Amino acid sequence: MLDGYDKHAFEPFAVTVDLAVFTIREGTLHVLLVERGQEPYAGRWALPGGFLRPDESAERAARRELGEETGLTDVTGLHLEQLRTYSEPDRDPRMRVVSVAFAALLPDAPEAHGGGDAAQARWTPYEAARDLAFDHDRILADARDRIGAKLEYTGLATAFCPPEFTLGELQQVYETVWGTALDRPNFRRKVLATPGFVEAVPGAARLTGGRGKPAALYRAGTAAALHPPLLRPTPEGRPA
Amino acid sequence: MLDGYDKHAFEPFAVTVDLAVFTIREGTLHVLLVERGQEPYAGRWALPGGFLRPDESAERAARRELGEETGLTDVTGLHLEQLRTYSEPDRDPRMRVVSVAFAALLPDAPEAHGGGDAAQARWTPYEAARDLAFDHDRILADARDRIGAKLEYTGLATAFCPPEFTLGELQQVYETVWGTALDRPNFRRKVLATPGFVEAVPGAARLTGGRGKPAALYRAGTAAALHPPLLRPTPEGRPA
DNA sequence: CCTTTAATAGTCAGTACGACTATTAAAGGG
DNA sequence: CCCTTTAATAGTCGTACTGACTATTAAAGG
Repeated sequence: MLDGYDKHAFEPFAVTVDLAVFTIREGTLHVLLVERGQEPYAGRWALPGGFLRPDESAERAARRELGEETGLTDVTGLHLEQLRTYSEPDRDPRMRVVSVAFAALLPDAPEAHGGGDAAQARWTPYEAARDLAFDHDRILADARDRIGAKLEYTGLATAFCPPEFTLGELQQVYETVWGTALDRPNFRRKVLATPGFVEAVPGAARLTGGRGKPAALYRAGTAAALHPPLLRPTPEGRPA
Repeated sequence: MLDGYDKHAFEPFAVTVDLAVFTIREGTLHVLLVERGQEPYAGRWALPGGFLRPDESAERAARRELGEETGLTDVTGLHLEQLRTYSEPDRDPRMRVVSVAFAALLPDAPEAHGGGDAAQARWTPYEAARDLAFDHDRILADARDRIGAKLEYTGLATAFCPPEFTLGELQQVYETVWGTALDRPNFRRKVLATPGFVEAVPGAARLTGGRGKPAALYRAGTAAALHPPLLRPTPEGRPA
């Protein structure tokens, strides 16, 4: 890998992290955006992020920046995963910047405020998050695609839920991210038939938020992958 | 993202690409390794890779390095995808290096030779590829996991096959990567029932390599995702 | 020409899934 | 207080899919 670093000149790069942080609010997918304080793209909205420091990994930098720019320091329950790295030479007008992008999911949505380099931070409905700075439109779209796909074959959906949740809340997550309605009894059957997806909270612990029959509570299971997966309804006239 | 680059000092990083290049030879998964010519880890085997140049993306750098270090210039049919970026501060003993790792698949296995910074290059059985330089053991393991998982829900397996292939060859890919035997009639049925996975070569084009009944030829289909997916047999006593 | 090898065809029972209907347990309004 | 509304949970039914097999076909090789 590093062979010949004394033979060929190697160029220094600025390395940043960018975060696509999702949560579900009022049944809608929301993304955390910050308003840029400086050029370029001053006044435009962008994904939170910032420069990597010499002593930290990209993962650590991502958590730090999230706290600094948005005040979200209580990131217990934060699911953070690398999306991919964006390295097109012209993606930043000033200089060569390589950015490691992350996708993150939060259960509830604590209010965010600006800080650090960000003029302000705000939860924005996904559909309204357009015309972002740099290539952030692309990063955001990639992140959303990835989340949607991972809901099918991992237990990732529980990362949108509080530690204890009802199957109705879990179904809401799927419906919101996929943008489709799901049959409730069938959803329930599949989730419970998938070992390691959720586990019932032992005590007759039931709790209601609102109207109907109180729902049983579940916790996230331990399974990394879902077998069988919870496939998205076939969009068009797919096979079946 | 880049807010405040004039407020906070930002550190320059060396950025490299590392490649886990897989092929199937004699029914075994092989990885392309290069022998390091210099310290650190001189004489040790490593994944091919090298420094990013100021005018190229990580993807371009990956293709270039593959050619330089291994002589694999005819990379038609090369499937290349980003794996993830490794950025632990101590992953290189000399300096701070952030590496964008790629997984690549090749149909046949043209012989590789050293070149550029690599003393030599060699196709190595995956099982024998241990004790690599830097954190390349980890990268290699991550790449293999990813490939195995993607075989389930994408048509990625065709990237290991020549442009036209038999279903037997395709099945070999699955069996090799997953390390499990599959029932031939059932495999056939599932592949053909999955729209967009493969398409029959129209002419009564059949061709034989060896003994038995000649097999029909297929080409890779256009589907990005497999619906339904081709799930791996459940390892232990999984549900079903 | 007969054996071996591999591809392809077909069968059958168990299971998963989508589309529904039915029941239960709470909240809320009159 | 009762009756309506709402949501959770239970159960049904027919189709599609899957895994485990058996059978047939078409070549190569001695």
